[in-house]
Amino acid sequence: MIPKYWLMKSEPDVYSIDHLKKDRKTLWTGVRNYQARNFMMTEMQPGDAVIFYHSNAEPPGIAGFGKILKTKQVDPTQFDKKGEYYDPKSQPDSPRWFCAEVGFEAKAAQFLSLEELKSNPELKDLLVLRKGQRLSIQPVSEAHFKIIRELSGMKV
DNA sequence: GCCAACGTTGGC
DNA sequence: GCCAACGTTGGC
Repeated sequence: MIPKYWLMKSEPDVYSIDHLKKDRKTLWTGVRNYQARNFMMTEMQPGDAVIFYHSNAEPPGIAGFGKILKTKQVDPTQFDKKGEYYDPKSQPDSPRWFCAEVGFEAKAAQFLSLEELKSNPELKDLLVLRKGQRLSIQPVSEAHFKIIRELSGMKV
């Protein structure tokens, strides 16, 4: 199996790398975008590497690393009538939204800000740097992953 | 708080 | 199936 690499965005006010460190693992619930859902349903494999990105943060950037533990998990928040992720069109016998379970690996030895990512010419094609790129889960190439690991002060 | 970019919705 | 209106994302 070819290892794959993903960048997953989270707003640290909602769920940060420190939350994941404490929880050790989490269900990546609340994704309501079909492209991102499809990654978690069909593209991801257990063991894939995760780059944990803090969006809507001061500063935004890469805060840590994780691993995909499970894929194709039914997102329970779609059935929670009182929750903000409730989807009235989804039925328990044919759920619409699926998620992955993400395990904690490490906090970045050095936080890697969006500004630093942008300033590195080797990362110029990284999707998260593309203007208007709002997708909350993005595939990352092996080459980019290795560069990001090094810049974060991690063993590759 | 602003706003560009993009995804979704719904009238036709 | 088109596309205008609307809602959301997320950097700044």
